[in-house]
This record gives sequence, C-alpha cells and structure tokens, in this order.
Amino acid sequence: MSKQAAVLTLTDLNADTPCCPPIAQHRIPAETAAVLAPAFKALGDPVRLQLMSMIASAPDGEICVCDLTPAFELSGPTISHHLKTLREAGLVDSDRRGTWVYYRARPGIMRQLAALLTVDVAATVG
Amino acid sequence: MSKQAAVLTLTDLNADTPCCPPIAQHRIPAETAAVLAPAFKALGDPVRLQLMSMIASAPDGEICVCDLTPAFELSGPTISHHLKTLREAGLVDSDRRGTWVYYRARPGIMRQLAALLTVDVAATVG
DNA sequence: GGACTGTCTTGACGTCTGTCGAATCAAACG
DNA sequence: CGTTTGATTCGACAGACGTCAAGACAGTCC
Repeated sequence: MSKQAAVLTLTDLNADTPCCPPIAQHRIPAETAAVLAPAFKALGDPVRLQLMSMIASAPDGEICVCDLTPAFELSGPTISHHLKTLREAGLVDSDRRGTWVYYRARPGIMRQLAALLTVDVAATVG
Repeated sequence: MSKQAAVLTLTDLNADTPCCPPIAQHRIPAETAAVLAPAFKALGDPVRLQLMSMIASAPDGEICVCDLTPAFELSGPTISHHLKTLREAGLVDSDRRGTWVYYRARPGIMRQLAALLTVDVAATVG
C-alpha cells in the first residue's frame, strides 16, 4: 500500500543506468538499502562468491551446473541451494536446455553494486 | 599453518592497489573468496548498509555514534553491534575522542570490492 | 571523589543460514 | 513406458545472526 514512489524492485536493477549515487556521496535511503542489501548478502558467502565468479567469467557468458558442482567439495543440493540464493538476489539467471541447466550473470546489477561502492578519490578529502 | 603464500589478510585490503581482477574476468581462488566474502556479508544487512553510507558520506570524513544511533529505530547496543561488524570486516575505523566515538570509512577496501564487481562492457560479449 | 552521560560488552532468545540425505521433477535414451 | 542421468525441492539439524535488557567501562563536570 501507499508510497510506491520510493519502492525499488530487483527488476529495476537490471538496467544499465545507475539507480543511485555512491554511498560515499549521499546517504542511501532505507528503501534502497532494503533492496540492495540482499544482493551484497548473497555475495557474502565464500562459496557463492566463487560461484558468481565462475559464472561471470565463463568464456561463453554462461556455464553449466555440471561444471560448477564438481569444483566444490559440497553436495549437489547445497550448490543448488546457493545458486537459488544468487538467482533470488537477481545476480544470475538460469536457463534449462535439454538435460543441462546453464547459469548466466546479470551484469546490470553488478554494475549497480560496483557503482554504489565507488569511492571518488577527490571525495576522500585531504 | 603452512602455505602463507596464498594467505590474504584484511590489512592488505587497505592498499590502493587492487588485489585481484574483477570476478567477471577470472575465477577467484578460494582463499580470496574467504577473505572478501565477509566484507560483502557485512554490507548484506540493510542497517549496516545505511550505516556504511552515513559514515562514508559524512561531510568531515567521520561521524559520531551519537549521530548514527538516533537515525534508526533500534537500541544503542544493536547499533554498536552492527558497527563492530563493520569494523571487523575492515570497512570502517573507530576512534574515541573524549566522550564521543567517531567512525571513519576505509576507502581502500571499498575500492577493492568495487573493482571486484566491475563489469567490462566489452566482456559482456554481444 | 561522586554523579552523570555516552558507548560498548555480556547473556539470552528467536530466527535465519549452510549443510546433507532422501525424495521429487525434467529430459533423454532404450 | 521404464530406466537413467542431471538438477531441484523437502525435511532435518547444528551453528550463526539480529535483537534487546542489563551491566560494565570511559570520560566529563561539579
């Protein structure tokens, strides 16, 4: 209900245009924090950070789950669970083609997060 | 003990030189993920993300806890706990001057995290 | 020194998270 | 259609996390 003006959805983060200035420039509003924090949270696990890296750096822009699972000493369900977390955070997209499922990074939101952390050298005073 | 070659400490992240290429370029090793994931994790809470933003965007480069606490509808100990988390993640530094405690952002590690998330436009194929 | 203010630590409680084994779903192949 | 292979979902469990009330600590002012 009510104020939908401040509402920001994960879909918006797909865009290439930055949603917000760096946190070092302006204090971010609670609504923005509520939307972006889950994305950082998803990257806050070593396994997921590696998964994200493997997906984002895949030569063909996508990678099969069958290539991800054996890279860790974890069970299939656990990897699947982490992938679901990345998916729900809007960081990756999945796509079943025949027997195999492929994962692809969504560069838009990654750019958003990177922009948010950008520190202007001039801003660090002197 | 043993292999200290691959060990990466939080102190290293203070430097201005990037510790690693973007995750979209190369798969990051497990050791790097283990060190950087906690920093993302620390930003993975809405309250801490706002705290980090308030600290990083403070006009004087630092901000008093007494200015942070009333900005949230949370108890003092809870804010203190979140600040401790940010401190242990290497994202901020604290400094007591008289009665008040001031927090300051550490731009080095923020640059590291931003660099890690950088997505080269040319890398997104076409 | 004693009282007061501001901040941090401790202890406790409910919730969320990471992990696995077992079961289930989806597609391909006999 | 039954079997096999790959991926996800379900159920369960230990451990971590977010929160607060109460207490402890640091510094100031009288």
